[in-house]
Amino acid sequence: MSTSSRFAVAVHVLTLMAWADEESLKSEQVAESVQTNPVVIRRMLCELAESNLVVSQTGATGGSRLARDPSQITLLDIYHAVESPGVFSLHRHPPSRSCPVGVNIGTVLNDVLDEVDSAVETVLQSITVKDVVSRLRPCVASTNGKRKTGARVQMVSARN
Amino acid sequence: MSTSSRFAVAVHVLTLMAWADEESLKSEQVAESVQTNPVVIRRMLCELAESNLVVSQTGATGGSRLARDPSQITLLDIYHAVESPGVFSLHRHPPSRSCPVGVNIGTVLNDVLDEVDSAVETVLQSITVKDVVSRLRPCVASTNGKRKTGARVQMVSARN
DNA sequence: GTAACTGTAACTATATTGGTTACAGACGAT
DNA sequence: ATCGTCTGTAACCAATATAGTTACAGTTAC
Repeated sequence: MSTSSRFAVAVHVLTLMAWADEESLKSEQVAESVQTNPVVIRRMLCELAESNLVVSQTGATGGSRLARDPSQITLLDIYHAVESPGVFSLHRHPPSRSCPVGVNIGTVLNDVLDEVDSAVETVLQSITVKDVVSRLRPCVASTNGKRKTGARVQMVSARN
Repeated sequence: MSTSSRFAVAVHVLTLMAWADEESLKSEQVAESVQTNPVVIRRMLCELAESNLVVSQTGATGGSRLARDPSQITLLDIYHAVESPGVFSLHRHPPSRSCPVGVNIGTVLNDVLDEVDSAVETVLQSITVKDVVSRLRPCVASTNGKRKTGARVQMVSARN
């Protein structure tokens, strides 16, 4: 549904920074991990900085790091920072005002969509960047194991 | 986030048909209520028919009606019929295979996104087209009341 | 002062959605 | 049987959103 991978990339970026601990990362390093252009990353970092999730420093030896502890950043914070609000949209153009359903469907739909949004936000609020790092660690361990035996680990974007 | 109003329109369409009871509706009537082009509606009706939510008949006196009772059609059915699956997408291009975070973030993200999708589906499964009609009825009553006093009811697409 | 960064503008490419015209095929009415 | 009225569907255009790219001004450590 969502044609955007902004949320996924933003979680990736903040996870990298949590992984790097206190060390600040350059946009080029992040871009290398995400496999995209450094400008794309810097644009996103600006949005994350506006939401006070990261702090960046200009100049030589500059870069970005988390603005606070990974345990204090939820996926909901990230979602709000980089995605436009609402899982679904209403009609582009308002429906007919001379049809009893058309006039009122928006009210009912808004209630429904609010329920959906609340459900999503509850899930995202319950997961922190620290949690993501914790979930990541065993994967990394097993990846390393497989590497030793020569197996290839390829990420498949099953959702796209 | 979602740049698509397909879900909202589909709910609108099926609600109209539930409202019309057994009477079958022509794509032009539906388009009038949704305020769009009949072809847009017919395209959507084809998708809804493929998911066995509506049945259509060609020829003169043709049209479409619900395939089963409104109480037996959930918003989840509609969601599956007209939207691509998954609230969020993963990265467009797979991340770096030489970065421990990049290699494994997809696995962790998939788990998270599955949790999100499950939450959305739980909400949508709990609401039927019949429920939407029930929620709509008091609105229609109050709209009629306001109409009598000359007040204007205008639908505002606050989410767009 | 210089080299190495970030912040940001400007442009392009690509994909999705929605809107429109056009027309073949189905089917009831006469 | 044919005629009018529908659906199903292809083909095309417009609008929008995202991502990728180049370029450059401003900042900072050395």
